[in-house]
Amino acid sequence: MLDKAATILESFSPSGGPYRLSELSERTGLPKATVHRLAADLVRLGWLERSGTRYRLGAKLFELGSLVPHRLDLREAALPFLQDLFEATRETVHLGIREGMDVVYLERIHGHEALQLPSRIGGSLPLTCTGVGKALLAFSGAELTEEVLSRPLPSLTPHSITDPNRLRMALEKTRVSGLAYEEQEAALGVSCIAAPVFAGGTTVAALSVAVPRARFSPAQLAPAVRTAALGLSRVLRGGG
Amino acid sequence: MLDKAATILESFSPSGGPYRLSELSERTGLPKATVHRLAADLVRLGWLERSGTRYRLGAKLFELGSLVPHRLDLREAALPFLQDLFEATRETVHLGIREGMDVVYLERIHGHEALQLPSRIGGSLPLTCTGVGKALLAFSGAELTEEVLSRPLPSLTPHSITDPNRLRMALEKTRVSGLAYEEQEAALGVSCIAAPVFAGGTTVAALSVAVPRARFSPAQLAPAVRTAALGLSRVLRGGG
DNA sequence: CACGTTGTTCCGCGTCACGGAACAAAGTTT
DNA sequence: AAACTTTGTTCCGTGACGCGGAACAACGTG
Repeated sequence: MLDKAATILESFSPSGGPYRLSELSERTGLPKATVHRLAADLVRLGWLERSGTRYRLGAKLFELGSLVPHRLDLREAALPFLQDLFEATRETVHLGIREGMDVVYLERIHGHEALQLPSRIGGSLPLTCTGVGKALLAFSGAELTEEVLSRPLPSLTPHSITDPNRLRMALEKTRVSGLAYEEQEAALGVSCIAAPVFAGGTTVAALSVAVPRARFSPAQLAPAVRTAALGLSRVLRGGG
Repeated sequence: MLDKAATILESFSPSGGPYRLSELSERTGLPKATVHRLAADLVRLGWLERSGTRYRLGAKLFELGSLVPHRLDLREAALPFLQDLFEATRETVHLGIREGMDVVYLERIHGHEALQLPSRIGGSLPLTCTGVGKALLAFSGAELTEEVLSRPLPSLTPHSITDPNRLRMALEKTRVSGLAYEEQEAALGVSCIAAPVFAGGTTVAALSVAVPRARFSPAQLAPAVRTAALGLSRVLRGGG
C-alpha cells in the first residue's frame, strides 16, 4: 500500500502539474478504484490537494521536504556565497550535488531576467551535459567517470557532448583548471561555468553561473565562480 | 498504514534531526516492531534514510516537496524581487504565506551574517508575532483577525504582543500604512518590517526584512520593502 | 557477569486493503 | 434530445498482508 501511494506521488515528477483521477490511474498503472481510495487518503493527510477533480502535490510535502537535513544544511551554508556570486555576475546561479549518475539542484537564484533552463530545484539532470554535473563528475573519482563513459551519453540539446572521448578530454581539462565549462549543452543559447566544492577530502557539491551565450565571457565569470566555490569549501571545512 | 507512515514522517517536524528507532517509537506512540517494519519500507522508498541506527528524512521527500505547485510558482515569481530587496538592504529577507492561523515561510535569503531566527523555509510560526504574519493578518479580512484575537496570543519572546487590544491597534496602523512592524517579538535583538503582496484582490503572501535591532532604521527599509511587495504584486496580477 | 536498552525477527490472528463491477455524473457526438 | 463516451464514485466479498506481542540478539554500562 505504501508502494502504491509512493507510485502515485512520484507520478507527479517531474511535471508536478495537476492531474485528473484517470490520468493518475493511467500514469501509475493502478486501477481507478484503487487510485481513488488512496488519493482520498493522501488528501486527508495533506500530501495531495484537490481542487475540483484535479489533484496536485500537497503542502505537507513541501514542509517535510524542506526539513531534509543534508539538503538543508548545505543550502544554508552555501546561500551567502551564492548571493555573492549572483551579485558579482547578476546571472543565474546554481548549487547542485551528485546523486548517482545525476545532478540534483538544491538552489537556483536569478534576477528578473529568467533564463529558460531545464534545471529546477529538487530536479535532476544528467551529469554529462550540465556545468554543475561536469564539475561534480570531474572530481568524483575515476571509477565513476568510467562508469558514466561506458554508457550512452544522454543529451539535452544537439550540442550536448555524446562522444566519450571528447567528454573525457573536457573532464581532464576541468581537473586541471578547477573549472567546468558547458556551452549550449543543457539549453540552447545558454553557456555555463561551474566549480566544485570540497569538504573533508571529497566533492560535496558544485556551483555554477549560467549566462546567455551572447554575453558569455569566461574571463570575468571564472574568478567569481572559483572564489565562491573556494569560500564555501572553506566554511564547510571549518564548520563540520 | 498510510496514517502510521505519515505519523512517522511528521514526527521529524520541526527538528528534522536524526532519530533512533526507539525514539521514533516513543515519539509516534507506535510499537517498536511496527516502526521497524514501516521505517524499512520508507527507507526502501527513499522517504527516509538510514545511517547506522539513525533515521533521517530522505532525498525523495526533498524532490517531491520542491514540486508542490503553488509554492513553486510563487517562489519563482518572488525570487527576483527578494533579490532586489536583499541587495538594497543587505539584510535577511523573507517570503511567507498564510496557512490557517500560521505563517509558512517559502523563502529566506541572507548573506554571511546569519541572524538567529526561528523562521525556516517550510516551517510555520504564529501570525501574531512575526512581521510577515502581521502583514498577512492585517489584510486577510476582519473575521480572521477576530478569530485570532479571540484566542490566547502565543509568544516567541517576552516582547511578543499578548494584549489583544495592542495587537488590534497595530494591525489597524498596518492597514493604513501598508507596512507591518515587529520589534523583538520573534527573536530577541531582531526587528522586522513587512509588506503584503496582493493578487486578484486577495492577499497571497507577504515579504519582510529582518534586521539586528541596533541598526534598525525604518525610514530606509520601508521604501525598499514596499517597492518589492508592489513589484511582486504587479507581476502576479499580470502573469496570472 | 548480570542487567538495562535498543535493534531485529517470528508468526498466528484478524483486519482492512484490494479492485472488478455496477452506478452516477458530465461532457460530446449525431 | 437521445445515444454514447469518458470520468468520477460507491459497493462489497475475498484473501492477502499488515499488525504487534513476544522472544531473541546485539551492544553498551555499571
